[in-house]
Amino acid sequence: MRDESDVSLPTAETLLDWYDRHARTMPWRVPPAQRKNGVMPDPYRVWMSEVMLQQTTVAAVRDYFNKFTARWPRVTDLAAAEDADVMAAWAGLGYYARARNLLKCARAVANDHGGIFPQTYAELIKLPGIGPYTAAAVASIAFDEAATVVDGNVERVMSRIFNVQNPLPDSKSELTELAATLTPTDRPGDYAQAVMDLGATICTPRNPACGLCPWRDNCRARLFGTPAELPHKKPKKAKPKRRGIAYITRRVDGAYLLETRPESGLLGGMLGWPGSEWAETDPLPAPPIRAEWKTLNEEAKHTFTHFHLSLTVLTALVPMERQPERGEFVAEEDFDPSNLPTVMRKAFDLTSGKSRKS
DNA sequence: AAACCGTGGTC
DNA sequence: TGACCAAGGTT
Repeated sequence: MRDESDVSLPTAETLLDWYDRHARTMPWRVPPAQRKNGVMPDPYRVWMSEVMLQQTTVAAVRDYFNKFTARWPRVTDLAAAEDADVMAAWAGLGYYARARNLLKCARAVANDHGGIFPQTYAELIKLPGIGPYTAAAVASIAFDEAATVVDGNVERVMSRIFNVQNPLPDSKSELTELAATLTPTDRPGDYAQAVMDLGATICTPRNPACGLCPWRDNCRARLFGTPAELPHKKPKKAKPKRRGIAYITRRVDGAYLLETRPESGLLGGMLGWPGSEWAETDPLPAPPIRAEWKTLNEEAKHTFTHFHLSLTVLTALVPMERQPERGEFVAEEDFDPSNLPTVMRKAFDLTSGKSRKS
């Protein structure tokens, strides 16, 4: 071959043949053998899994998916759930706007669509929390629409197959167009899952297993470039360091003082310890109740998407009659640290340590 | 359009 | 150990 123009285009048939032999088993997935016998996946479960999988690994999602579908088997069950129960169940999975939009979407399907999921990309993308990726995933996997899914895997595979040098996110639209040229009308759902499986298991970010790739003879980066270096990405901003104070208050009957955070913004709608603002400057004390505070020796360290946080944890024991200025007491038997977002659980975990200073 | 929004695993 | 990474969406 002289140059990239001599390299033949990859075919969906080749990838689907690989997928038929190597598809991974997942709780929300109908295996290709069953799918070819006409077994269709439940759109509710496809949607649920795809929302959970946004920016999240399969390993992290599995238990949450099983928990949610066991507790809320149908979209109408989820639509009828209490907000606080859904947020508590989502705790630890991150990107909590997904949980808020999950509920909004379930209620929209229940109220505006008779409890039946819309079946086209054009209708799905109108729903809360469903963007271009999720609409294409649900439309193709659950309804056999020839929609093109473009996630991080697909971007990586396409950038290598076509040896795209333009960095992300500038190249996003170009990669989307390239991906669309390969999308088949036959078995589009299996094809979508196949490309993502390929990216997850063969065409990995580091050390891609090009020798095992069903598209190895169609990959311009493998034949003429350096696949492991693709896709190029524009540099990201450095994360600043912020600090804050969290107040963990115990009442003598064992209740904990917690507050539900505002609907929007960081950890929106989640339960947490009352505290100061989180800023790059020294935090101003903001005790939620009058008490004698003890400062824990160790700080809770946590990294969010766009900043590092160091949280000073103050604890106190208060009498029954003391009224808080913020938050509400949660009875000991109703308190479960696994219902807290991770940074709040980290702060709580420090209180079980023995050493503290006055 | 760029910023915001979590977490755990990996090297 | 710190930076990168993952089946993105919203504002």
